[in-house]
Amino acid sequence: MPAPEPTSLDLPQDIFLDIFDAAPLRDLAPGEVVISAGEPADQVFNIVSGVLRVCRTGTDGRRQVLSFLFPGNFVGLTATETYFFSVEAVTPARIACCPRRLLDKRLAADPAAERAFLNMMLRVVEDILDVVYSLGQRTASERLAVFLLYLRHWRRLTDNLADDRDPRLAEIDIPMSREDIADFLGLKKETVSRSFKELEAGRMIQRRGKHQVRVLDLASLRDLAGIRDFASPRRIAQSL
Amino acid sequence: MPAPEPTSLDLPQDIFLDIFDAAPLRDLAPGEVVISAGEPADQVFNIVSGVLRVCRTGTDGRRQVLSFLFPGNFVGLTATETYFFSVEAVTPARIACCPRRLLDKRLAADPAAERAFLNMMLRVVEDILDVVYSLGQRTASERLAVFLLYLRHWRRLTDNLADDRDPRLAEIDIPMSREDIADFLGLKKETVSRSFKELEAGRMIQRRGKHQVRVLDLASLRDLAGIRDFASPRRIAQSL
DNA sequence: CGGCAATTTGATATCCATCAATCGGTGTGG
DNA sequence: CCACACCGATTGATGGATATCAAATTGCCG
Repeated sequence: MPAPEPTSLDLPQDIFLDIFDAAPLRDLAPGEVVISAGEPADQVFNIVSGVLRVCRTGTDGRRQVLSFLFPGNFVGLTATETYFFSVEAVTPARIACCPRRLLDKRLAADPAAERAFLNMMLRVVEDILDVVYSLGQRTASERLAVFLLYLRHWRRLTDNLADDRDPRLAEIDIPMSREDIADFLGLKKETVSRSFKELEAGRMIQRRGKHQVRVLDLASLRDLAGIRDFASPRRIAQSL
Repeated sequence: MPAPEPTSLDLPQDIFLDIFDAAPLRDLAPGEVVISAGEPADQVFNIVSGVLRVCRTGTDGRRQVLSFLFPGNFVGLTATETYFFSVEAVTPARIACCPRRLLDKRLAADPAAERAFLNMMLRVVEDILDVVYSLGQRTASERLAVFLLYLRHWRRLTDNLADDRDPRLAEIDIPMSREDIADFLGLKKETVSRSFKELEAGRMIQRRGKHQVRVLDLASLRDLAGIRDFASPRRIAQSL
């Protein structure tokens, strides 16, 4: 069977992001807070570099990481007057900040931009529904497999690696802590550790320090993750 | 695609729904399939009456109910060319069917309609993120408490009961099977049964047959559900 | 009234959480 | 340069919540 052509990784044109072209930048240290839940939702952000996390923390302290944010990602628009989530830097990061009403004006003035924004929202919904399926139906190590492929996917996008078999993609960087991963996957940090061990025992990955793994058997990893059951591969073919 | 909020109680109308004014109706028997995953996504739907479920089923048979759909809800738009979920009737139901390009034209022609649609998408995202928090952080009986309040909320909207303390709201109808509930909450049907028993033992509810419960202690139920940690109450104050 | 399917209930198994050391890297100061 | 301390990660032992397997029971529909 012939190898697939390296697919070009053109991101969908999120043209509304041009509101950030002249926006002020802000540099963040790890752990620094960008958005606190409950604040007035009057700003929107675009990630320039680094990794952030979006969290919801219950009154009893339970925390769910709703999403990690990577370069190019947009965050901040809500249907309500206030944010209902927090956003914090995981790594040193740089973000562009823009008043919400500038986005409103941009979308109101340009149907194409509004259409692009709507399209992004549809993609966001599909991605979250993948997360819902994982949390509801998958086991601990299946969730971790999905997560590793998700990191690999973002590495591929940010480094713009067209070829899925690019050797650089064998190394997956894991910028966040085990606890961040646990709170994203609905697990505890000890379970995340044990799941890493399990994937290593199954010779799918090899741990290289705390913040990197080498993928030994991508096919098995994809199989365990059940990547065929995902919505995203329809959009981002071969990318997971 | 999951439940938007039709807004009988307060919020601005989802004006784009007028595309369904002249749309053909379709009556559904319980279990009847409206959308099959993988089909071309060329139609959109509006629920007129009854309850439907949105599912994703893995290749190994695991099923996640992504959302239930109630009267006024919209479903069918995707970022991809094909649906990545299935939609089936839970109860006898009636839906309005509209070609997707009609929605596209409506949104393209009227910025106000597009704005309304975008707003619905934002509400959808917030609702799904509530589900993510539940699946990731809550216990079985907490999830069930959330679910019962969610059904109560929909009863309130569809029957247009302005007063949160309306005595009719003491009875919650449960149109779907225990298995549907289980697949929505990321549990098994036996666990759902046991969680019902637990809420009953805690004198929060009283089971009245398989498809109805009486709420005995709304405050405790809300407390168990941790309703303060939700995004939705900000939009639909006091409604949960 | 009878039969079937859904639900409930019961007994046991599994997976993940919890609690408790230990390990290992990183940075600091002697 | 090395000893030490610290913090996140790993590993180990145990417990608890939910899944699984297996009856009873309910209630619904003919």
